[in-house]
Amino acid sequence: MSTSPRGKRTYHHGDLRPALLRAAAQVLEEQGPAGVLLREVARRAGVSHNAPYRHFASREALLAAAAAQGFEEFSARMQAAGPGAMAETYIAFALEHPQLFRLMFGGTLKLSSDADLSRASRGAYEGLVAAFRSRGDVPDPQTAAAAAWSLVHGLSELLLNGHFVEASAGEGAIGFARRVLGAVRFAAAAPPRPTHSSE
Amino acid sequence: MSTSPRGKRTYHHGDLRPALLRAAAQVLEEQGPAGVLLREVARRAGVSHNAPYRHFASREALLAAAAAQGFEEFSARMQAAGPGAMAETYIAFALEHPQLFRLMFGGTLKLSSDADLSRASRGAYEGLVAAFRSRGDVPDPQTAAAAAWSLVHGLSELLLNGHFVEASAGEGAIGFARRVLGAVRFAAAAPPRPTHSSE
DNA sequence: GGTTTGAAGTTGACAATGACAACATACGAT
DNA sequence: ATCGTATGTTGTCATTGTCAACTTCAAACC
Repeated sequence: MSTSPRGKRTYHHGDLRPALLRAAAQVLEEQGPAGVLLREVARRAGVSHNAPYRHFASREALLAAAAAQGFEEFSARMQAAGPGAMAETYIAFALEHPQLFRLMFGGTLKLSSDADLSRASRGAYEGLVAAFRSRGDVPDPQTAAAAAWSLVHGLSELLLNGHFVEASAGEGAIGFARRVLGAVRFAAAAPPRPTHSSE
Repeated sequence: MSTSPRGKRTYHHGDLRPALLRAAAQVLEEQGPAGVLLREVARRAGVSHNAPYRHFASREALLAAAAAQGFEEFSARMQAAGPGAMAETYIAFALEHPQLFRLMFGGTLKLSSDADLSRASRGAYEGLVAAFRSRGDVPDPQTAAAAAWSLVHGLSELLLNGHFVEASAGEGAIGFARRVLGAVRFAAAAPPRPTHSSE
């Protein structure tokens, strides 16, 4: 298991931190956040049960690092998608990595605890806000961004947890998501003013 | 601790199941779902560490029961609120019982596993759909309901997890929520087809 | 009224886990 | 070549979920 640069077994793994993160990501998707046991991750990385403590202060720190890594991949994909495809990219990410998504947004980790995690999370959000602001056709970009983020996030989570299994019966999750997203328009901030609306 | 009908200590608790659920709810809000330990719950109920097994098959079954109870209270409050105040009631519930809310919608429990939980969850959803349908001014009630549910749910969770701490700086969570909700309109379902569409 | 029976609680045990301490190894600077 | 220190290892401990065997007690039955 401990595949270093060469196949030779060395006392020191040589590349353990990334290996642990890979193993953790694997266990995470298989078993969910609660199944990510420090010892199991160490087992898969081919090291002793205490080796992870050289790279992570605790089980929670390992989970936080995995979540931070998830946020980075998430941010990258969102940025690459561009403003028009962000919603579907968001939902696709959630459906592809359901457990990682739960870990990232489940609220189990406090964002304030881990600096990397906090930064990664904020980066993802600001990327979305910037995209909405650059569109220019929305009166209150910040509010609209918050609404869009909420809508897409809620839709992702409810889909993930099976709350729309029958509602999305014939068309599949993505098709259902498109339909739901299409039913929403963003307007100006003030409630009683029905001005123009954009996609 | 074991306060039965009278204060007298009996070998049999006499009212243990509800007592365990109360204790579990208490620990849940204090420590989060991961902190709900079978032994700790038993401790608070004043019984031995194995007494809970007479009423719940496992730790997960206890959590499922707590979640189901949460869904019932949630449904009741939503129903009592009426169509106009459902969104704020939803968010208020999430803010009042953040950990219970996470347990209910966190996806840790599989809804298919526990019958009561599944039924309670579905009940809450159908109540919302019915409310939207009875309004009558929405072309596609089911899609609109799904969108509204997603929006409000996502907003709740993102608020809970602190992703809007700075965006909602001056006005507080509820005020911010009102502003975000006010920025959204519901329209017909199909984007490319301006005619009416059926579910 | 006395007996019995079974649900509700208890004590005891076991493997697994997260975390700490002490020890071993090997890479890189000197 | 030596030596220090980051990196892994073995050993240990309290805690947890769960299983098994034992107790208590209240209600059903004769």
